[in-house]
Amino acid sequence: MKSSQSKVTKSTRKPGGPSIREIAQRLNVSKSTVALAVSTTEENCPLAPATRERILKACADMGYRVNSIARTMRTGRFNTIAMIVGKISPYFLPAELVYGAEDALEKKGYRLNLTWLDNRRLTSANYVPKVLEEWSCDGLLIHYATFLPKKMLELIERHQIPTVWMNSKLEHDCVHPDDFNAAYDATQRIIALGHKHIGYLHFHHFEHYSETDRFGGYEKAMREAGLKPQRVRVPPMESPAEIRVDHRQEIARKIIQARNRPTALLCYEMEVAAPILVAALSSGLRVPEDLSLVTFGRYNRNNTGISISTIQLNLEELGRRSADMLLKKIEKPSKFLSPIAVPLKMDSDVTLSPPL
Amino acid sequence: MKSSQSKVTKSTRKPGGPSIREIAQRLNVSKSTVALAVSTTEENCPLAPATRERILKACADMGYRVNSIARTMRTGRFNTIAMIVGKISPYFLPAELVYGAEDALEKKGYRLNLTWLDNRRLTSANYVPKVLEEWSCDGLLIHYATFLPKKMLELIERHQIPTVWMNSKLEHDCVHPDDFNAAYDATQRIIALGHKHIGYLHFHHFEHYSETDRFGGYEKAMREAGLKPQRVRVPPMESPAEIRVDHRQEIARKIIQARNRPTALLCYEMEVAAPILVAALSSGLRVPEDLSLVTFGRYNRNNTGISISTIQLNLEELGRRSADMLLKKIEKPSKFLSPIAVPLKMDSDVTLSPPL
DNA sequence: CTGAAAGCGCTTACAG
DNA sequence: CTGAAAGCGCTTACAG
Repeated sequence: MKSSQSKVTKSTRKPGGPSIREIAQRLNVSKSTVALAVSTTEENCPLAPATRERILKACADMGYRVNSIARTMRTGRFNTIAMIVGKISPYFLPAELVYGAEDALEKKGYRLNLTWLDNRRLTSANYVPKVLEEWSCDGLLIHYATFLPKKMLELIERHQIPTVWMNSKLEHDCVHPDDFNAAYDATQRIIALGHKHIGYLHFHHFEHYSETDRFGGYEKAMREAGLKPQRVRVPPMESPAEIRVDHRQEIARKIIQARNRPTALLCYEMEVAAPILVAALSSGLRVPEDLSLVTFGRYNRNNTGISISTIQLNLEELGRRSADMLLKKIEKPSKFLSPIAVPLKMDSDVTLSPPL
Repeated sequence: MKSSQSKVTKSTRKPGGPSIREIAQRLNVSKSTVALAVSTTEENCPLAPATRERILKACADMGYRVNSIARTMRTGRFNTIAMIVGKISPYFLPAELVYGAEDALEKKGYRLNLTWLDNRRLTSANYVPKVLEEWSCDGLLIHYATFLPKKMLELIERHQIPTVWMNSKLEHDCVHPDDFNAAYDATQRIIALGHKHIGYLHFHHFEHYSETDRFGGYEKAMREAGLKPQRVRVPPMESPAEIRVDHRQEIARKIIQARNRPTALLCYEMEVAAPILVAALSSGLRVPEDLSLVTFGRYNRNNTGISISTIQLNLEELGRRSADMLLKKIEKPSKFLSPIAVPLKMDSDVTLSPPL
C-alpha cells in the first residue's frame, strides 16, 4: 500500500508539489511534526534530531516547498509591499531605485510587487489598482511625481494603508534627495573657484519639488556671496512645458554663443548639460577652461562619451531608506515619520575649473 | 447589542479591515451570503437584489476589502508572476519592459513580483531567491542576459515552474527582439542609398545573442550586395571587454579621423553612436551628408540633443509578449513554446542620406 | 433564495 | 518528543 501510494503521489503531481499532509502520510507522522521540521532551524526545533532528519530528507526527495500563501494567511502578515509607479515622461522608473527598495525589503523577508499607473488606467473613470481594492499587501511605496488621483488617496486614507512617498517632499512619510543642500554646496564650490557669473539652466517644467529646491539652493549660495542668480533662458522658448529633444542642440548653441555667456553653469539634469557640452565643444570652446559645467544626474554617464561633473542622486539609497521607513510605518501605522533627505555628492571635478 | 457590537468593530479595527464574517454578523446573514454578494456581478448573483444591495452597502460602510490571499488559497491559483532580474551592467532594467509585462498581466488579473539577483546574492554560496524556495507564484519571467546559476536552473526544472526567458534566444520559451532581420533590413536600406563602404561598430563584448545577430544581419546584407563587411576597430583597443566611458570620445575621434572612414556606420547601441556623432560634429563633418549613422537603441533619444536614426527595440512589446507566452505556458506547462522574435523598426531617416 | 459545512495548507497553543 | 485540533478568510458544492 505504501508503494502504491507513492506511485500515485508521483504521477498525479500537483503543480506546486506536495503539501505537509502528503509528506506526513508518507512518513506516518502528523502534519504538526512535519510543520515543525520545516519551519524551524536545527537549534530551536523541539523534534528529535533523527525525526527532523527523516522529514527533511523526505521533503528534499519529494520536492516540498512551503506554500507561502498558506503561511501568510495563518500569520496574518502578507510580507509584501506594493510599489505604485506613475507613468511620467514615458516610462520613468529608475532601476536603481527599485533595486534599492527590493534589496532592503528582501533582507527583512518582504516581497516587492509592482503596479503601474499608466494613462489608460488613470483615465478610465473608476480605475483603482487591485492593490488598493483588495487586501494583499502590508504597505505601499508610491513613486509618483505629480498628482495621485483623489480616489486613490481616499482609499489609502480610509483603509489606513501604511504608505511612504518616494522622491517627493511632503510634511511626513517621504524620502527625497537633498536637492536644496546639494545645489547650495555645489554652487558654493563653483564660487570658491572664483566664478562670478554662474548661470542656472533647465529645460523642463513639470512641477516637481526638485525644480524649486535645486534653484533655491543655488540662489541662496549666490546671494550669500553677493552674486546675482540668473536663470539662463533662451528668449523664444518653444514651449513653456518642455523643449523637444530635436531642438535642444539648437537652443544649447544659442546659450553658448550668447554675448554674456556665464563662465559656469549649474544644470538641472543631464539632458540639459550634455547638449550644452556638445554645443560648447563644437563651437570651439574648451570645457572646463572656457566653461565649467556641473549637473544633477542619476549617475555620471551620458551618451557623449565625455564625463561631466555630476551631483549624483543616489536613488539606490533612496529606495533603501524608503523601504526601511515603510517597515517602521507598518509597525506603528498611526505615527507620522519625519521626511528623510538623502545626501547627494558631486562625483568629480572633471568639468570644473577656475574661470580664465 | 447591535450598536455595542458596531462600536467594538470600529474601535478594534484590524489593520486589513473587516472580513466577511464581521459583515455577516452585523447584518445577521450567513458568511456564504456575503461571499456571494461580493464575489459575483449583478447578473450572475443568485441572491435577491435587495439582499445584495444591503450587503454591498454594508461592505462600503465598513470598508470591506476582499483578502486576496484567502481567495488565492481557496482557489489554488496565486495569480502572481515573479520577474527575476539579473544585475548586469549595474542596474539594467528597462522600465518599458517591466511596464509591458505588468500591463499585460494586469489585464488578465495577475500581479507582478520583482526579484533582483545582485552580486551579493549570487556570490553567497547557497542563495536561492525566495520565489524559487517557497511556492508563491504561478510562473517566472527571467530577464537575465548571461548565465543563471546552475542551482536555480535545477530548481526551476525540478519544480516544473512555468518559465519564459525575456530578451534571450533559446530553443523555446523565449521572447527576444528580432535583431538579425532588423540589422539586415537596415543595412539593405543603407546600401540602397548608394553606400559601398559601410562599417559595423561596437564597443562592448558581453556575450549576448544580439551581438552575433546584429552583426550577422549586417554581414548577410553586405555579402548579398557584393560588399565587404567591416567591423570598425580602433587598433589599440583598451580592453577586450569594454571601453570605459571616459575613453569613448577619444576612440570615436580616431574612427572619425581615420583615412578610409566608411560613409555610413551601423552601430550596436546608442552608447556607440552618440560619441561618434559628437566626434563627427566637433571634427567639422556634417551628419548625415558626410557620414550616415544608424544605431540600435531603446528609443530615439540621447543626451546630445540631436536625433539619430534608431532601430527601436520595442521592449514594451517584448514585455507584453513574454507575459502572454507565460500565461499560455501556465495553462500547459509541459508544452514547449516556439521562440517569438519581436519586430523592430527604424524610426526616422534623420541621420541617413546618400553618400556624397 | 439563503445557510451550514467542508476544505485550501499552513501555524500554534495545548494535551499527552 | 509527538499528535489532535482549531483557525486564518475565503469559495463552493449541497441541502433546504
